[in-house]
Amino acid sequence: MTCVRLFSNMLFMSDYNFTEIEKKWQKYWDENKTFKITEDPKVPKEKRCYVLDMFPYPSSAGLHVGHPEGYTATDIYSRFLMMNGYKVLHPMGYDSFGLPAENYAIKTGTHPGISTEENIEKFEKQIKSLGFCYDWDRKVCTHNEHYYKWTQWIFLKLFEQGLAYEAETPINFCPSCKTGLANEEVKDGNCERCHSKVERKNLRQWILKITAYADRLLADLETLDWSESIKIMQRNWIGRSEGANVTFDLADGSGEIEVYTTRPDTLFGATYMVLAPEHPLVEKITTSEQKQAIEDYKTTANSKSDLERTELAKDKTGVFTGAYAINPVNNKKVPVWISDYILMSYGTGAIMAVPGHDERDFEFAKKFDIPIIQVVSRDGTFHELKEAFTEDGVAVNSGEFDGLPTKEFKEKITDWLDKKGKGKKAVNYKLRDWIFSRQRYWGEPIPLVHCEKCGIVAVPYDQLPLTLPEVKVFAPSGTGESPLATIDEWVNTKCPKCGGKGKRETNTMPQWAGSCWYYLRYLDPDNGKEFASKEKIDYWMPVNLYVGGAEHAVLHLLYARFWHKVLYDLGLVNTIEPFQRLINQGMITSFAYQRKNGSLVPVDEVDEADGEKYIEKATGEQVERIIAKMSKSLKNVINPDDVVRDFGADAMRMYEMFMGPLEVSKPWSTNGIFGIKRFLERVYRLGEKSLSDEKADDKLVRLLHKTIKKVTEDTGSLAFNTAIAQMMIFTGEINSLETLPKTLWEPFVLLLSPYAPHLAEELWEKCGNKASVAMQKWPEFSEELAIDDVITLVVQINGKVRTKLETSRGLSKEQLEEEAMKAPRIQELIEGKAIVKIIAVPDRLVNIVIKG
RNA sequence: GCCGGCGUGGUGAAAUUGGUAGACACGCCAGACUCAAAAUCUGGUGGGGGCAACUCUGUAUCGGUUCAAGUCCGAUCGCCGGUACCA
Repeated sequence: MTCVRLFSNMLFMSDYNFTEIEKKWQKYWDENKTFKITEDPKVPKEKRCYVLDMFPYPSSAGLHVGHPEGYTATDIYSRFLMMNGYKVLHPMGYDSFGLPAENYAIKTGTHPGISTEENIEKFEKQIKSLGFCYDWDRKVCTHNEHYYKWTQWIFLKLFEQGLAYEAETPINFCPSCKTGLANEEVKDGNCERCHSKVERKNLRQWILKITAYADRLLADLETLDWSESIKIMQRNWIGRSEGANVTFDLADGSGEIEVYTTRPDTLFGATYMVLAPEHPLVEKITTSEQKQAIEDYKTTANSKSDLERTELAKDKTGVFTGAYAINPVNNKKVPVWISDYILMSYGTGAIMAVPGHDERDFEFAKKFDIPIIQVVSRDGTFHELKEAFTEDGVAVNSGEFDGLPTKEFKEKITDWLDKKGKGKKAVNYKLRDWIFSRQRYWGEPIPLVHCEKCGIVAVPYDQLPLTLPEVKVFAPSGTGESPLATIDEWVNTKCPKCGGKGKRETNTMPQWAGSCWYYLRYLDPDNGKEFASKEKIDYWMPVNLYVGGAEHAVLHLLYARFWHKVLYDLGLVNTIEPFQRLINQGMITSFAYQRKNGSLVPVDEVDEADGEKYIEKATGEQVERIIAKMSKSLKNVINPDDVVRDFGADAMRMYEMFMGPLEVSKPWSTNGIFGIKRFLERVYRLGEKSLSDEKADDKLVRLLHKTIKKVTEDTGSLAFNTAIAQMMIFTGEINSLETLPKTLWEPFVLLLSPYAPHLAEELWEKCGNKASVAMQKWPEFSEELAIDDVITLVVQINGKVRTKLETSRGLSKEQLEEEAMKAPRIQELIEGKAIVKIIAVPDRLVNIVIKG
């Protein structure tokens, strides 16, 4: 019985053995180096395209379903371009320096190099299992010394340009990662990577002067083809503001205080001043009576982390220094306070406080009973200020300037101050310089030597790469120094300049360093003389399309742009920006369940009842299905390996593209992939049918051309979901044919090939053609055949659809009206009514407006 | 709080940019094939009413512009992302 049953099952079962097909073609591409790309000067610039993915950090967790989303998108696009006659550079590599490997080393003693290599191998196997058309000969790994030699080289260029400086300043320190962090790496007061609470700590740091490029980083955003939201995020991060620096003399004549304000027009309303607690003037100006109070305040402020400072933001605190300053516009004496709501790192670290027109100052003034003076009014009259009025308006209470609108007043008063030598126009940025050192082992050593005589000396270029020494202990020293500091034979060196005693810099670079320029190394990965040759840079740059997650909106994209601009200024690259077009793929989320009280329930603890209700097994309580990020705790993580094993790489690729638009986040549903699997099986079965040289039915020819048009346009604009839908429509229509006309089938296989490359290769071969399908010419369509000659004309009465008519395309408005009026249904409905007007939209609809 | 983005069937989503709302797919229902099931194929499927032809209603909510609104404008609510004393 079982035998017979098995046999009959076999007969009807689909023969689509994706595992075998996919293995076969991956081997073929690999062995034939199908996607190896070389620079051919005969190919004109406009037919070259650089399509780049954000390279992954090779984590031990392996590939996440989010990775293949972007990779598939660029893969389809690259293959599409190749078939359209483009030279496409499409590389892949690994951002392989990073903390997780080092933390793993601390735990297990495994050298991070070893675990990293293992992870890379695993990643690569997973990436290759999806059949992407990368030119693997161009692979780069940032931890490879032939790569980081050039990271160090570029760092030295920055150093030479005066863009790297050493400073001992309070920095963000992650007690868990035991390292300093850049401002961008702190999220809500927590470490971006491990989420521990960030502390303030004084450490000697290398810092890159990214602020020197703030204006260009801002201005050049205009030249980029990026989504507006990412541009806005970068603009906000750079945070440019215009205002004035204004000088207030101290009342006792002992000096002056410079403040930055964006509202110089409110100077007449300044009733006090505030210095940041760390401001150097504080010590000088504090009177003896206030000394103790000021010292106490400084101590508490200093012990607070930035997070605590903001957490306690609801209640303003501060102490009077005892000193007074003179307001330059009216010579009034104003008290000088200190408060931690003023940050030393922004502007001049000091403000003039205008409580009438600034919320923070208002709050402070209320608490400490400082006078509030209105100097701006919406309509020029006085009101009692119940809260700060921060909008623009008309000046009042401002002496000779009364009546001036805010904007004009700003200019006038700035000029006035300038003439009196009391102020100057000024621009400020929220962007801070980039803290570039990490007290860690697994990163690029900073190639500098501290010499007793010569100071800081760069390691000569011919001695690069400065490689990482072997260590036995990976844990940071705990004193804030990197593990490298414990290796005397490495640290103690000769000064490259004077030959005297020198000590190597023991900080390493942050992970972002390697990713700041990797797109350039792909151009010329084996070059031992330069990071990339000028010819190759000219050949390919800029990156035409860059696809990756939005989580890098500020960090990576800002840093890489900064480095690129430095290289540009040195004449080493040919474009002011590295990434011309940027697309952020949406996150792939997953389903989870939520109890009425808002707590989340893992997916394996919930049953589905009647296909719509969800019941928590343990309690029988009904829960709601929600969309959540994939997480181990919710047990809703999808492993790409499982998907490839169960459905195949082609199905995985196509499903991820079919889920919805590339840019939006969307939930993974394993049910959804069945539809794609069925589609691919149907395509496979179609390929089993015999091919004929007969002419195809006219209707099907039209459908084919329509399909080519839709797939061509949608693939070109990265609208993969609708392109797939059109291919589904096509297969649905040809499914019932006994034999397939070659002229119908072959173009379809070509259309499918960027999406499901393995299956398409197989089908192409079955048609009797030679591989590779990826090297074929993209099918063309005829505009004329791509549109239906018969259209459905919608006839509306007062905007409501009343009937639909089949008419031929291209009728004039008059003809349309005539057709519409002839329709019996319409005749009936307009009987005895007055026609007000008729709107005819060619090839679409006729709307008859009637009355009565 | 501020700055972005988004709210369309039971579900993922389409909609030529102001012109047939729900393409395509999942799920569900029915039918064909089968002893039966699976697979496959065919048809149906926003909601309400009607035997039917039809009809009313429907794109978060309310209002507006228009012959015509998912699309434009105004207000409100909700979700997501960014940011947070930046003077």
